[in-house]
Amino acid sequence: MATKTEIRRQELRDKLILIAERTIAQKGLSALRARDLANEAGCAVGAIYNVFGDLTDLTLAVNARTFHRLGADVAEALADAPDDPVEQLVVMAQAYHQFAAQNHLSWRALFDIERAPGEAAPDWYLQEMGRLFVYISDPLAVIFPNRDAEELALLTRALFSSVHGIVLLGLDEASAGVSSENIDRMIALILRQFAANPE
Amino acid sequence: MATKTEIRRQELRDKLILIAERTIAQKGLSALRARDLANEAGCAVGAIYNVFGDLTDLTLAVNARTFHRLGADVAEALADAPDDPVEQLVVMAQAYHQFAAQNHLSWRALFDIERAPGEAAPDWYLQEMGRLFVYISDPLAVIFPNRDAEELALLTRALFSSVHGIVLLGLDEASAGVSSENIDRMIALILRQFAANPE
DNA sequence: TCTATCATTGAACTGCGTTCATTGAGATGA
DNA sequence: TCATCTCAATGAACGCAGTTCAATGATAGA
Repeated sequence: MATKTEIRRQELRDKLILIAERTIAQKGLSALRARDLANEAGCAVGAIYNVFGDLTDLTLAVNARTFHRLGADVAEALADAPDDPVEQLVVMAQAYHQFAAQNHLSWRALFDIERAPGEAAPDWYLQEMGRLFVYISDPLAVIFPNRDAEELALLTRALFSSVHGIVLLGLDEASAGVSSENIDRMIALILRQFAANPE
Repeated sequence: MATKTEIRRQELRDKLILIAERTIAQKGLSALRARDLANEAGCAVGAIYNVFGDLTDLTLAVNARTFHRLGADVAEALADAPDDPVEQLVVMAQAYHQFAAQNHLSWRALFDIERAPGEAAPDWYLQEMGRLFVYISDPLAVIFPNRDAEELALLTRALFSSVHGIVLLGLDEASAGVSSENIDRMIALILRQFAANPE
């Protein structure tokens, strides 16, 4: 039962996510304000807390969508990639870069979110992460056929982290950012040099 | 002139930096509070603003010290490193990791600080960064004698960013952190594999 | 239609960084 | 030494966040 109420709550939930998504994309996570949100959604500030525990919960909902779009972009790039496993890694990493560049503030919100100490990341986060890792470990297994599963898992994580670091510091304008072209060159340099002459 | 006052201001400045440094190291940047600071320093809240423009300025002063300690640690590790340039890279990267792990919250504060959009990083930041980059580019030039200066600069930045990414995600407990030993293994994997068989 | 229930509301609360009128200490000249 | 001026130090008050909760109003069942 309680259909009327439940429908309204669901609609408010969706509306808030869309507004928060737009706000974060355009002005960044730090511009997300409860009162502005309520204004735009045409509801009371308190209503937000009927639907989300707090603003962090709302941000997590936005981040889930962002992460999902990111995963889809990488998957699409992989689908169009050549057969060569090294090139697949390069294409995916550059797709990751492109997504981060074109959705900079939303992408930053994935990592800038305040997390209670000791609390684990939500399930969807680990799942999307795992999805990305599989994209990486598959070509890696072809490139390094002699490494065991544990080493491959470590390599996978290491490569993802490396590309993430290159994109993160490259897009950080404050510390003398790097041109988009040079970020792609760094990614290609690292991955090609890394995958050259496997044992 | 104004000796009495200037001395007091300098003493307060130093005292505030020490207190903020301890607070950040023990409880993180987000636990830095103006009123607590004033309490511990035995001064009024307003006094903080006679000495620092705002709390971000104070945090920058703490970060400058942290960054300097980081540079010193890496330099010390390099001094004790073997002659082999690849091993030098590994030793430095693991020193970077060790510093980040042992000074986790202080190290996070280096990057978590809120920066006004469009504002460049302060000079000391770029200088310390450049210092770290020289440590990396020197061994790289030995490993890759055929690359020109621009490529070496890109490689340097790429390697630093990669190691930074590995440490950053590895130390992030929320996303299923990695053991200290495995972080070192990832660093060694990436760097050794990267430097193997240069053209 | 009436009423008990529960969702919704927004003023109020808390806690933060920052400001500024007031206070008081220190420097200067007689 | 004392009077006076200058400017540093003070902390109550301000503005602005997120969040709460007593009062209100809508909903659903009889």
